[in-house]
Amino acid sequence: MEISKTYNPADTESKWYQYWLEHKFFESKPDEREPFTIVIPPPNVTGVLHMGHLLNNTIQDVLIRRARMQGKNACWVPGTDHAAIATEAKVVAMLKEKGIEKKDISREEFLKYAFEWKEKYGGIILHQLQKLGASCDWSRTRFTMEDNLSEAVIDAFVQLYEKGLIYRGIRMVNWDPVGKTAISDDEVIFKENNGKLYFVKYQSPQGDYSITVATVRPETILGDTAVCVNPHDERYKHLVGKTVIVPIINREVPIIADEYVDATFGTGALKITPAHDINDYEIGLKHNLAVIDTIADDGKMSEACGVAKYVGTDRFICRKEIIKDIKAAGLLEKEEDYKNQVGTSERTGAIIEPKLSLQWFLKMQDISKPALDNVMNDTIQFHPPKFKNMYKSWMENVRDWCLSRQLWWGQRIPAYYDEEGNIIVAKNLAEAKAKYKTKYGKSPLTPEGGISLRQDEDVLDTWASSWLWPISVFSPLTPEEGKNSPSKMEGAGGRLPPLGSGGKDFDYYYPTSVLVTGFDIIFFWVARMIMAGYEFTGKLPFKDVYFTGLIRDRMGRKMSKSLGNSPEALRLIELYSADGVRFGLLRSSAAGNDLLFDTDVPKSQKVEDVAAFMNDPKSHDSKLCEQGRNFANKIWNAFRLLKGWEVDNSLAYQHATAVEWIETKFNTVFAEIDENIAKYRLSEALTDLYNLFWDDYCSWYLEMIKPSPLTPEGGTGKVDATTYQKTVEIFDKLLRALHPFMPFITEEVWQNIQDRKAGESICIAPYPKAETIKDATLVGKAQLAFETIIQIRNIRSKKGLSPVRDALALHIKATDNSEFAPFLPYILRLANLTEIKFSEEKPAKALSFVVKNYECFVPFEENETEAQASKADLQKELDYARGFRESTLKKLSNEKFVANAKPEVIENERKKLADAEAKIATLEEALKG
RNA sequence: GGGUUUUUAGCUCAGCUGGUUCAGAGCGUCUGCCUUACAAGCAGAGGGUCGGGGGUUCGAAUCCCUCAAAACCCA
Repeated sequence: MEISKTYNPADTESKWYQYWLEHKFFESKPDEREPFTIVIPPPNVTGVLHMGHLLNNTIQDVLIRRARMQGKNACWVPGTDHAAIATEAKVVAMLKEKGIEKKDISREEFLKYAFEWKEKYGGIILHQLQKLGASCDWSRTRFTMEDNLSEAVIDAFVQLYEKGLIYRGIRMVNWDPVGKTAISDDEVIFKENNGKLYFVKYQSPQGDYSITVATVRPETILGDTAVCVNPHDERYKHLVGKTVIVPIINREVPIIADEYVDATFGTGALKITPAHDINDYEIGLKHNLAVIDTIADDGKMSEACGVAKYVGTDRFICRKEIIKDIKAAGLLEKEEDYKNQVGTSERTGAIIEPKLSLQWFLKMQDISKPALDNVMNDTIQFHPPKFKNMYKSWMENVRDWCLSRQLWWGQRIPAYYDEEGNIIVAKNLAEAKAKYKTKYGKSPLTPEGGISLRQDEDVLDTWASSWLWPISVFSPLTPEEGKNSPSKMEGAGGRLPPLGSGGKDFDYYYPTSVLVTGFDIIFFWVARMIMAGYEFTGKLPFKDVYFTGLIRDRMGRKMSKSLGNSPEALRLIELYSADGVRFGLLRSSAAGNDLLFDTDVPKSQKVEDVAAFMNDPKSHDSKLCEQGRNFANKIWNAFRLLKGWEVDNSLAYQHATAVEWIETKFNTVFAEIDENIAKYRLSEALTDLYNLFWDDYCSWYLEMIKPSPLTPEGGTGKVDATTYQKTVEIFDKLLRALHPFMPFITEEVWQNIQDRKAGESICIAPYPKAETIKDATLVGKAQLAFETIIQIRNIRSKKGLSPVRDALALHIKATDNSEFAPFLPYILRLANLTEIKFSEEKPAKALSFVVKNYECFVPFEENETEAQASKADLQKELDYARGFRESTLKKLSNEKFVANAKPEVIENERKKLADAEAKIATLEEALKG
C-alpha cells in the first residue's frame, strides 16, 4: 500500500476521536485503582473556544492522558457554567429579536426560553474541545444550573446562613446599569479614561464667601450633601462649620472637615455625594450626612435628583447639560483635561455606577482563614509558587462577597419574607413554612388565608455555583444513589452533609488531583473553591494548582473580543491540526508565564478591519503551530521509512551498538522528562521529547541503521530482524511518551507500526518508564563519533564538496582505536568515507582537525590561502583551549577553592584540566606540521 | 501610593540547589544540497562579556543592594 508523503491530520483526527469515544476509553468509574481527577474550569455557556481554553485544556489533557497511561483511574469532568449576566443578556437580546420584551413575560416563561437557548447553544464549546482531542469523560458532563448542582448551591446558602455567615444589608455596590444588577468588586475592570476636571464654585447663602470644588462627575452635584476639606488646610479652616449652596438645586449643605481629603488634589475641597461614591459614602456615614440617590437603576437621572428637566436623562448626557447650566450661572471657574480610572463591568462593558442597594453578603473573614493557611503552608501547592504572594495579599484584605444579582437566570435566593418583612431562609417553600411555624408559632398566612411568604426575587452570583464545582460535580446522578451514600448520612469530615452530593463518586474522586486554570481568576474562583472545600467538606478541593499565563498577541496585548486580535481556535486547528496547535502552545508556555502568540493582528479595531483580518487567509499563519505540524509530519515519515524496510531473517544482528546507544539515550532523557512533568514543566518535557525524537532517533539513529540501498558495493537493501524489531520497539516507546502531548498522530502511527488487536489503543497503553542504563560510556563514545562526523561534513561544506559524490578518507593519529571502535562503521557511513586509518603518521597533504584529543586528517590538496585559513582555525581553537586551561589552573591552585568547593566539583575541575592539556598537546602537534 | 514580577542572540523565550559538559532552544538570517522517509526536509555556519552600577564569594546569568525601563495585581 502506498503511504502518503505528507501526513493528513483532518481525517485521522476525527477517526481516532470517534474510536476513543466508541470504546469509552475516557469514561471512569470508581474502582480499586488510584484515582487521578481533574475538574474542568467550566467555560461560560455562552462562550466559544478561544486561545486561553486551548492552552488550558491542552495542559489538562496532557496530565490526564499521562495518568491514564500510567494505570491510574483518570477522570476528567467536563461541563459549563451558566454565566448569569452574560447568558441573561443573550437571552434578552434573542427575545427582543422575536419581539418579546423581558418585562412582559413571567419569570417562568423567561427561564423556559433561557433553558431552550442553553440546549441549543450551550454545548458548542464542549464540542469544540473534542476537536482539540480533550479526553474528558463526556458521560459526566455537568452544568451549574442543572438540578443537582443547583440544589448544592441552595444547600450551601442555607448552611452558611444558619451559621450566621450570610447577611442582608444596604451597602454600596458596583451597579451595572446595563445588566441592571450588582456585580462584585472582582468583576469591575478599571480602564483609563480621558475626562475633564471641572472646577465649580459653591457660594455661601449670603454670597459673602465661596468655595470651589473640583469634580469629574458634575452630574452627581445634584446628590451632594456636604463639602469636605482637610482639617489642617489653612485655606479653609475658617469655613468649616459654615454652609454653602449646591449649584443648580440650591440645596444648603455644611462644610465639614475630614482627614480623608487630599489637600493637594484639585482645590483641596471635595464635594460629598454619599449615594454615588464609595469614599463619599464612608464619609457620609461618619458625619451623618443625608444620602440622596439621584441616579436610577438604568443609569438615568431619577426623580430624586430634584430637577425636572434632568429626570430620565442619561447620566452622561446630564453631565454635559449640567455643565452648560453651571456655566450659564457663572459658577464654572475652569475645566482641565484629566485622565482617570473608570470602572467598567466585565460582562457588559457598562460604566459602573457606585450605588447603594439592598443585597445579600457572605462574611469572608472566617471562611477564608483555612483557605489562606493551607496555601501558605503548601498543603495546596501553587505552580508556579509566585502566585502565593498575590493570593496572600488578597486573602488578607478580603471583603465581604456580594452574593445577590438582580437577574432571573441563576439559582433564586432561598430567602422568604412575610408581610412584616421577617426573613426565613430555607431550601424551599415547604421548609420555609415549617421553619416559620417553629420560629413564630403560627403559619405565615395572609388575612385572607393565603400563604404570605414571598421568595426573594434575586438570584445568586454565578461564582456561588462555581466555587462548589469540585464538590458538586460528584453529586449522585440519581436520588437513589444519594440516599444510600454513607457520606450523605454522616457528612464528610464530620460536618454537614456535602451539599446534595456524597455517594461513591464523591468519596472516590474527591479531593481532586490538580486544577489547571488561568491566574486571572485566582480570586474569583480558585480562592473561593478552596474556601468552599474546607467549609463544606473539611478537605482541600485539589492538591495542586497549575496556573497558566495569558495568551497575548504579537504586540503584547491581551487577546480580547473587542480588539479582534484573537485567532479563531477552530481555524487554527484546521490549518495546523490539533496536534500541531497543541504542540505550538505547549512548547512555548512555561507555567504561569504569558505567551506571545504569533498570528497577525487586525490593522485597527474598526469592524471592517477586524473582518478583513478574519477573511485574510494569511492572518492565521503561526510559526509556533507550524513547528507542531512539521513535527507530526516528521513522525509520519519516520513511520513511512520503517514501513518501507524489507526484513531479511537470514541476516545476523548488525546494529547492537546503535540500538544500545539509542536505548541509553532514551533512558537518560526520559528520566529528565519524567522529572519535568512531575514539576509541571510541560514545556521543557515536550522540548526534550522533540529533540530525542528528531535529533537522536531520526537524525542519528535511523541514519545509522538505515539499510543501504541494493548496490554493487554490497548494500543489501535489507535490515536484519533483530535490529528492525528493536527499532520498532523504541519507536513505539517514543510514541507512547509523546501521546499525551500529541494524541492523534501518535495513535495513528502506533496503530500501524505493529499489529494491534481490535479495541487496542495507545491511550491505554502503558506509559514508558526510564530504565537503568547498561553502559554509561556509550553516550560519550557516540558523542566522539558524532563530532568527528560533523567535522568532516564541515570540511565538505567549506570546500564545496558534494556530500554524496566526493568520498574522503580519514586518518586518525592514534594506535589505540578503542574509543572509536564501536562506532567506526557509522562514522564511515555517515561521513561518507572510503576508509578510516589509525596510525602515528600523518599524511603529507591533508586538512586537519581535532576532536577530543585526537588529531585527525583528511588527505586533501589545498592551495596556500586555504592552508593558512585552516591553520588559523586551529590556532583559534588552541587559544581557547589555553585560556580554558588557565582558568581551571587558577581555580585548582587557589587554596580557598580546594578548601571550600565540594569534592565532586574539584574532581570535575581536575578532569577538565587533564582534558584541556591533552587537547592543547594535540593542537600544538597539529600546528607544527 | 502599596505590592509582585520581568529585563539573556535580530524576534519570542528556557536556564531548577551559585561551579565552562551553562551561555541554550525555536523562529529568523547566511551557505550548500530535490542524497530513493521527510523541501512541512537534509547538511553546515554566524550571532549574546545574560539592562547599568556596586557588593557577597575561591567562583555570579544565578545570591544581596542600588539605579533605569516595562508589565501585572491591589488601592
